[in-house]
Amino acid sequence: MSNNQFKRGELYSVINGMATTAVARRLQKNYRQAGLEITIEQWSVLYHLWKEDGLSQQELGIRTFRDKASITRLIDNLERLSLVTRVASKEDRRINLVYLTDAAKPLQQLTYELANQTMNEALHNITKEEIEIVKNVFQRVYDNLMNKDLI
Amino acid sequence: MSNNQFKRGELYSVINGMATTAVARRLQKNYRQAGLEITIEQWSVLYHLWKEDGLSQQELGIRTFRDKASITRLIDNLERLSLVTRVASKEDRRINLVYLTDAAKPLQQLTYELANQTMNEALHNITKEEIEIVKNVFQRVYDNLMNKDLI
DNA sequence: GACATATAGTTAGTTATGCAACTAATATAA
DNA sequence: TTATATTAGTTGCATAACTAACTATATGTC
Repeated sequence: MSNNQFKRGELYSVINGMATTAVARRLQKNYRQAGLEITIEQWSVLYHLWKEDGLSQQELGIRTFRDKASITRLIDNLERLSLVTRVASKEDRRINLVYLTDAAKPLQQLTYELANQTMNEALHNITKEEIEIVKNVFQRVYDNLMNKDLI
Repeated sequence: MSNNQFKRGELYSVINGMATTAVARRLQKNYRQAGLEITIEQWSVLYHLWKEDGLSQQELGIRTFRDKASITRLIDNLERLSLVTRVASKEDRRINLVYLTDAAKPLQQLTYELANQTMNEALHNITKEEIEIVKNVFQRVYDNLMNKDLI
């Protein structure tokens, strides 16, 4: 039993540090080298807005796995960079809808290419089957922990 | 091709946000509920010192996948909590060796139990084979990106 | 309509991250 | 041995994370 547990502990340190950090750093580095002055956290917000513009901050938090305070500041910074604007919802004035500006639109193609290039570097020699298993395991890890919160 | 690339992009967001964050949050929450006033980042340093006491800051950075500035501040905070002390190496006075204090030692058992409990929650219904695949994929992702730096 | 409750977002405070520029000590080379 | 390069660690600056307390709006109940 303790043997099994120790392996799980090791997995934790792997999840938390190694690959995640390495991919994030590489992507950030590739952005910088291309002259893109955005962080990967900012990019992760833009990524979801390119898929669907005009999301609420709440919804952006859900999709990017961040709490609302983090989203507030990410949007603050993106607004300061003139990449998004907040628009109060007419139906519910508590809600801010976040829209891309014209300045943000040209970034989409370049960031996609750099993200794909980074993932190609990261996933070199890793099979589609392995990727599917990792995605599936992560989804189940997430569900395991989130369901617990509802009990 | 674009189809394949899109899936890889999705994997990135999974790696960067979902499972990692969920596990880290859960572990932090479990520590807090047990009255442990340390962060998981601080724990990750203690974890390696429990395995081998008296590591240099450099070595701690390598083992925890952090740069030296981050280690400097983590050790600052751990020193302020009286959990570790810096001792200048006698062979090479540039080097700080980091040692656990007596106050840190009782934490080991409790943090191990909480980490194991957290991993058991997170990895519920996930098989050993799947865990091995995830670890293996992460090691190869890390190697893919790190080898590139040496070229 | 009035009061309690829930929801969306902001702010304050603390910790952590990365990069770049810096100091101090050691190693290398002329 | 002196000049140069490398290494270990620190500090300043900007961004980002989480929690908890807060404001403002909306909803539900009596």
